[in-house]
Amino acid sequence: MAETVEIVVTEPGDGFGVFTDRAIVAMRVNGELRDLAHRLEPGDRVSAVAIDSPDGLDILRHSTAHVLAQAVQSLHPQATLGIGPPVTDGFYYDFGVDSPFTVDDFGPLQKAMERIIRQGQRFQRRVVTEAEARAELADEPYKLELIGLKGGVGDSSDGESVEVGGAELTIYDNVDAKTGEVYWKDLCRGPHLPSTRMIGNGWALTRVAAAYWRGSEKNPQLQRIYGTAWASKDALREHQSRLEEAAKRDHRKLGAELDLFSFPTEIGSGMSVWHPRGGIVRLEMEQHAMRRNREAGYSYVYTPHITKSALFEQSGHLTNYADSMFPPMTLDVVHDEAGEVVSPGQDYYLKPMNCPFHILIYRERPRSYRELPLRYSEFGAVYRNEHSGALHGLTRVRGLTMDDAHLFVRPDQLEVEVASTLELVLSMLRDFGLTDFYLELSTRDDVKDKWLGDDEMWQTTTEALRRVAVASGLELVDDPGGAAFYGPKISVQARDAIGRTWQLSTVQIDPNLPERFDLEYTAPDGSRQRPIMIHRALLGSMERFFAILLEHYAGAFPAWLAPEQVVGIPVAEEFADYLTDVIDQLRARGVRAHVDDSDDRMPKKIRTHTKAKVPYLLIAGEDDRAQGAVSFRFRDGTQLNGVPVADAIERITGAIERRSQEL
RNA sequence: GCCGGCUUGGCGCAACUGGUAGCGCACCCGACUUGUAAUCGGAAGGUUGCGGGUUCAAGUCCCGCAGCCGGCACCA
Repeated sequence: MAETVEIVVTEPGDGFGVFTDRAIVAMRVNGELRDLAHRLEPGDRVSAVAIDSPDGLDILRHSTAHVLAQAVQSLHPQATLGIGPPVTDGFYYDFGVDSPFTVDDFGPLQKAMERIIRQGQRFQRRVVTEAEARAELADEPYKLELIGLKGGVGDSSDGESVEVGGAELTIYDNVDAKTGEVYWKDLCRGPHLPSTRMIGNGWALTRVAAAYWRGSEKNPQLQRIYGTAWASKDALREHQSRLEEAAKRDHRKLGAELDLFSFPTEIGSGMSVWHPRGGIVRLEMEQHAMRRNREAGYSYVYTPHITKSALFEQSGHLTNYADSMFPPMTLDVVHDEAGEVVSPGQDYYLKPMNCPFHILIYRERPRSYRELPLRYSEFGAVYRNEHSGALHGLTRVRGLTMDDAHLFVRPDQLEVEVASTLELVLSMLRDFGLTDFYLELSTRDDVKDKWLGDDEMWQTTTEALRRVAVASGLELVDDPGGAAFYGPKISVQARDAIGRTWQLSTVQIDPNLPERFDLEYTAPDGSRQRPIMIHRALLGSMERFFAILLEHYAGAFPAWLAPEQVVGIPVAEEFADYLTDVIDQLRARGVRAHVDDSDDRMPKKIRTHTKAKVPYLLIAGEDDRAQGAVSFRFRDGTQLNGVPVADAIERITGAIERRSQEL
């Protein structure tokens, strides 16, 4: 938009003088976002911020949050203010209130907001001293706390900075455009729209929730109201239909509709069972991953689901993650006749990670430098006692199967090995139909005490990862402070069919576990050296990856993954035998196919199997039989009629082999 | 784990301010079956998530628990 055009100011004035277009709601002055009312001096370089630009939408959403807060305090005078920043697609505002809001409060609140918006109140910026701010906001304990924090908070991605992030403390007054009467005020950095009227009607309140004050569970919970706001009613509608589209793809809904998996309450929260139709998809996925891994030089290993506590003590998991491990079961306790404990027995834990087991395989005998790199892979079932509120369909569960691998490498092999691992990962994700990626490099930050290992290790491994990431040619996003405590990692983020991003594979450097387990190999000079480990979760967990694919495809898997690949539908009973012969030929080629010989009539059968998202319906009637052909009907309703049987079989098996959606 | 909401046959839903559960689809049975998203008829199926309580009477009101949903916190 026009935002990029920079104008040099020649006369004193303000943004209203420079920008007359009503769609311009703010401006950048010498790089800083400002209200249009900001005083401009000759020499200032200014550019326009349109309401539908990313900056403009943030401002619109932030201003809408203010209107919400004003409405809340008009209806609930005792409510105190937390923070109210813009977020992706909308905004929220946190309130301290005695009783939580419910959606029933939305009606009155939205009415009050509409009144404020129609009234056309001006947002008026005012610089205040800390003492003035404290006096004016004496009844706002959370705001006072933020004033106290000012200076300590510099991170602009932090919601708090919306209130006090600027160089000076500012209060925005909402004033009557004609009389100047002040209706409401809020501690805020701004900028804001010139007038509440510009919020228009492209907004809605969406949900209520509790949120810990300043993001810590040690703090009280405030009541958060979420809303969405757009530059126009049409943009709002588009946003709402995107949400509806996402809801239709929800893997929990599709999982039940397509009979793929379920979560019987008898088993417990976060534990999935896989029905035959889901099981076959998962089996295809696992077999493909296994084949690719073996071609890339991975070995497959198998390890148990439980272990004595000592293993996780040595690995450090019990000290770091005991809270999210299932509690131990104590075995082999021995009592004497008097009931006294003679032997305390052993604690066994369900495993939350596979790495220590793979390490034990490595350590089973002395290793030569010639053996490295060693690549151990396993579909390892692990159990994590996730908080009940964290559980979510297949994407956050308590029992999961990791497509896990651990590589033991010499330091001189590290970079090459990371590069080939990344290559394998991306290639395999493409096999599954994901094609739009970017990388994230998680590194250590300056926080002391959090990180293990010396600076040199961090520097060399981080640099190696960065070189590999850059060489991939993919977009690279830095994630400072996101590393595990023992080493940096690269993660692959994938965008799905409707533009959502998911963190998938991770490649993580770990010098720590080899240290803890005293792993060694014998170098060419006969000395004992320590290998480095690379943790590589290819698809993450099979459960989560399955869920992501299910949503990506909206249930319409490509033929190689589809639970049922072909269903034969005779036009009438008479043609069932002819079709059965065709379907039998497909089955002989390994295609999952059957003839629907039920009593339903043909259109009903088409409806049934189209809803089940079967990729290929083969239809045969008199015309087809007469010419030794079949007719295709695809999921989108298109047809391909009169295809000779041999052709049809080749095209179907070919599409399956190519892992293609296209025939 | 925290806050709020929800929970009615397999699935999707209905039952006014409390008056003793109804519909569609699916399942089962019967008939029907000629070209691309629902043939017709019939039968069966629920002590309304679980446990307490209030009431002459509870799917509806109250309490506890469980599960799910939306957030927050957490996510090796």
